[in-house]
Amino acid sequence: MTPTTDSKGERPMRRDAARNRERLLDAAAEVFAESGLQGTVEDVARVAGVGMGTLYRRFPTKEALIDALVSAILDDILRDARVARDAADGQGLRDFLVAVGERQAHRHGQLPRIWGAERHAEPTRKIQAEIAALLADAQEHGRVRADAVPADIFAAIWSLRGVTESTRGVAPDAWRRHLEILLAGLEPSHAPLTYEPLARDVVERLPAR
Amino acid sequence: MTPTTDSKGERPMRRDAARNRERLLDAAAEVFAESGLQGTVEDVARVAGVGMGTLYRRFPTKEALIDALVSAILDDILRDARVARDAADGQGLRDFLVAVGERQAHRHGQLPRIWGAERHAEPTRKIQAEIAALLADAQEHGRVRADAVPADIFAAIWSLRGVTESTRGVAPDAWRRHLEILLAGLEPSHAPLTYEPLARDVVERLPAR
Amino acid sequence: MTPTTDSKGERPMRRDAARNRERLLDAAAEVFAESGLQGTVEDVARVAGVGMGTLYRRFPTKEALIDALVSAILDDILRDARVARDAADGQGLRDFLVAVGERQAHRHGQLPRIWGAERHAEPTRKIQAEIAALLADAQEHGRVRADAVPADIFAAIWSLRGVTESTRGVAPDAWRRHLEILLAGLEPSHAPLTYEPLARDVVERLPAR
Amino acid sequence: MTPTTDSKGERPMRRDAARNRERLLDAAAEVFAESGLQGTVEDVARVAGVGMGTLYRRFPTKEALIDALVSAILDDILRDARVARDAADGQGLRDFLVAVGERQAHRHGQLPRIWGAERHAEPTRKIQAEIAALLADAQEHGRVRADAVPADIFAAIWSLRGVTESTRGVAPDAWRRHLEILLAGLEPSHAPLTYEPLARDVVERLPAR
DNA sequence: GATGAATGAGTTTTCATTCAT
DNA sequence: CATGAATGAAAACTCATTCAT
Repeated sequence: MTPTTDSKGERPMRRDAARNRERLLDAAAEVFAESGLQGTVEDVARVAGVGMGTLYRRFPTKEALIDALVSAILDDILRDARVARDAADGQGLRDFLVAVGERQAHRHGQLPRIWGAERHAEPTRKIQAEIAALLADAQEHGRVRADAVPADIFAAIWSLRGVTESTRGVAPDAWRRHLEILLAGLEPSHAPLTYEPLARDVVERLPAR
Repeated sequence: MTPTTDSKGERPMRRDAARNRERLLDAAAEVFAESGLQGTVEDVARVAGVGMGTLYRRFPTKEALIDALVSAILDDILRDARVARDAADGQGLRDFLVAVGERQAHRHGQLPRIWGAERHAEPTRKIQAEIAALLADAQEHGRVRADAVPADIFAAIWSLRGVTESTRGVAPDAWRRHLEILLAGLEPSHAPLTYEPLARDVVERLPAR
Repeated sequence: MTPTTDSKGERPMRRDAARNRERLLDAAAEVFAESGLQGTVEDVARVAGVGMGTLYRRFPTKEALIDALVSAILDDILRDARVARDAADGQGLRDFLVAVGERQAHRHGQLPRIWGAERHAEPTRKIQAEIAALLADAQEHGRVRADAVPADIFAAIWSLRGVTESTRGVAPDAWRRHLEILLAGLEPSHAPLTYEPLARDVVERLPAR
Repeated sequence: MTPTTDSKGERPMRRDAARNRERLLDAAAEVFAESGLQGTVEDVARVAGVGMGTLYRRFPTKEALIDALVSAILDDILRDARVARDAADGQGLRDFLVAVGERQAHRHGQLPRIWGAERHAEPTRKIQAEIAALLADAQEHGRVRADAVPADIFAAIWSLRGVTESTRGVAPDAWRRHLEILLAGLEPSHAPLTYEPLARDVVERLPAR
C-alpha cells in the first residue's frame, strides 16, 4: 500500500506527519459534524491533539482542510460504487444508495460541500460514470424504470442528504425508510415522468454551499 | 384582518413600525437566500434601508430575526396545507408537496432552520395535523399506499429540500421531477416498507442545525 | 472649510466619526514612528483610544490605513511646494527641501511608503510638477546649476530620508547640515554631471518598500 | 588565512559546518534583498538547502543571523576603506564612497541594520577611523572642504542609502549621479556650513531599525 | 424613535523557535 | 548532527450587539 502523500501528491510524508494528517481529518470530521462548517480550526487542532501550526502546515487554509475532507468522502463514495458493481442481479444500484446514505449519515456537517461539485468536478464525473453503469445494469435486470437517468440517482442522493440533515442526531436511520420509498418510485411500471431530467453536465457545476 | 403585532404578540404596533418589520423580514429573506444564514445583520439592515438600531428594536437578536422569518414560512406552509384540503379526489397531498417544493426553492438559506422544529414545535404540530388529514384523504382515494405515515411526508419534504439545496442557482426546477418519482414510490401496490416509520413526536424535536 | 469625508469621498461624515478618523491617523503616525510599519493595528487602536472595530470601520485594512497616512503626508508636501513658490529670489527650492526634511524627520516609520510612488502616482506627479517649477525658478536666479533636473531634487529628498532614517531618535537635525552640503553641490560652476539623470516617469514607478 | 570560527569566535569549525554557515549567509542576503528583513527564516533555510535545525545550530536566533550578515558587510566596507587608502592624490575618499554605494545597492534589505550602529559599535568605530584618514588625505590634497568632518561622510553614506532604497529595482545606478552632486558639495570654496556637525560618538549609537 | 458609529471577543493565519525522528 | 515537523503566541480582520448623536 502506498504511503500517504502531501497535498501536492509528491514524495511520501514522514510517518508522524502522515499520522497527524489523518488525525486532523478525523478531528475535522468530528468538529464539523458537531458544529457545521463554522466549527473553528482551533477546535479541530485541539481535538486532533496538535498545535495550530501543525494544522496549517498540513492544510494551508481552512478551505483546504474542508476540501481534503470532501475529497476523502468522494473517494470513499467512488469506491462504494465500484464495489457495488460486483453485486448480482442488478442490485448494485440499491447497494450503492445504501452505502451513500450511510456515508452521509456519518458525515453531516460536510454535506453542503460534498455536493458542491464545482470544486470537485473530477471525482464527481467519475462517480457519475459509475452511476451510469449501475443504473444501466439495474435497468437491464428490470429493476429500475427505463426513463430514469443518472441525474435522477444524484437527486436521490441529495434527497437522502436532505433527510439525514434534517433528522441528524434524533433519528439516524430515518433515511433508510425514505430510500425504500424512493426505490419503489424508481421501479418500472409507473406513469412516465413528465419533467425533463437534469442535463448531464449540470451535476458537475453544482454550487458549493 | 388583524394588525401585525410585535414579537411578544401584545398590543398592535404603530403603522410605520409594522412596515419596518416587514421590510426587515423581506431583506433578511433576500440576504439569507444569497449568503446563507451567515449573511450579516448589517447587510439585512442596509437592504431594508434602516439603521442597525431599528433592526435591533424590532428583533432583539439575529436569532429572533431568523425565527420570525421561519415562523412566517411555516405559517405560509400551514396555509398551503389548508388550501390543499379543498382539492378533490385525494389530490390535496400532491398539491401540498408541490407548494412546499416551490416555497423551499424560493427560500433556500433559511432551510436548515425551517425544519429545525425544536424552536417551532407548535406550527410544526399544526402542519403535522394537516398532513395527517391530507394523507388520510389520499389513502382513502387509493392514491397513496396504506403503510405511509405522516412522517414519510415530512421525509418527502426534507427530500425536496435536499434537492433544492443541492441544485440551487443552477437547476431551480430539478425538484419537480424528483417529486414525481417520490410520489410514484408512495403509490399503492408496492412491497410493504420494512423499516419502521419515524415516531410521531420526533418530528417536533428536530435539531435546528 | 469642507468637512472630512470618508475614504470614498462621498457625503460628509458624522462629527464623531471624523474625529475618530483623525485620532486614528495620529495614533498610526505615532505607533509607526515608534515601531515601524510592523507596529500593530491593536496598538494603533489603543493609542487612538478606540476599539478595533472602529479602526476597521474607518480603514478596511491595515494597508488602507497606511495609504491614508501617506496620502496625508504627500498632500502636506504638495502644499509645502506651493507655499515655497511664493519665495523671492529663487529661494523656493531650498525652502521646499527644508520643509520636506522636517516632514520626513517627523514621519519616520512611514518613509518607505511615502516614496513608494506606484501606490500614489497622482500626488507624486503633482509634486514633480511643482518641483520642476521651483527648480526652473532657482536656475533662472542662478542659484542652481543648469544641468540639474527634477529627478535630482527627488534624489535629494530620498537622500534626506536616508539621513533622517539613520539618525532618528539620536540626532533629529542631522539632515540640516547634510542639506547644506547637498545644496552646495547643486550650485552652478561645478564640473558637469557625467551620469545620466533618472527618466522622468521612473519617479512615478518607485516600488513601495 | 584564518579559518572561519563559530559565532563565539572560539575554536575553528569543521569544514562542512563552515560551508553551511556561508550558504546560510548567502541565502539570507538573497532572501532579505528580495523581501526585506521580514523575509522568513524558513525561506532562508530553503534557499540555503539546509533544514531549520541546521540554521538554528549555526545562528541561535534570526537576529543573530542578521547580525552576522551585517558584520560581514561592515567588514567588507572596512576593507574597502583600507583599499581606498592606497589611492593617489586624495582620491581615496571618493573611491570609498563609490565602493559603499555599490555595496548598498547590492544589499538593500539589510540597510536599516547596517547603519544601526548600536549593535555594531566596534566595526563602526574602525570604519570611522578609516574615514577620518581618508577625509584628512582628501582635505590635504585640496579636494574636500576644510569644514567637513567624518560624520559628514557618514551622512553621505546614509544619503546614498536613501537613494538606493528608494530606487531599488527600477534604477539601480541612480545613486551614482547623486554622489556626483554630493561630492561637488564637499569641494572647497563653498560658503561655510552653518549647522553644527554630528558629535563623533553619535555615529556609534545609531538605533538599529 | 431612528440612525449608524463604536465595541471587543472571537476567528483565521503566520512564523520564530523547539524537538522528535 | 541534520532534518523538517510541531509548537503556540501574536497579528489581522469580522460581526453580533450596544450606545451616543
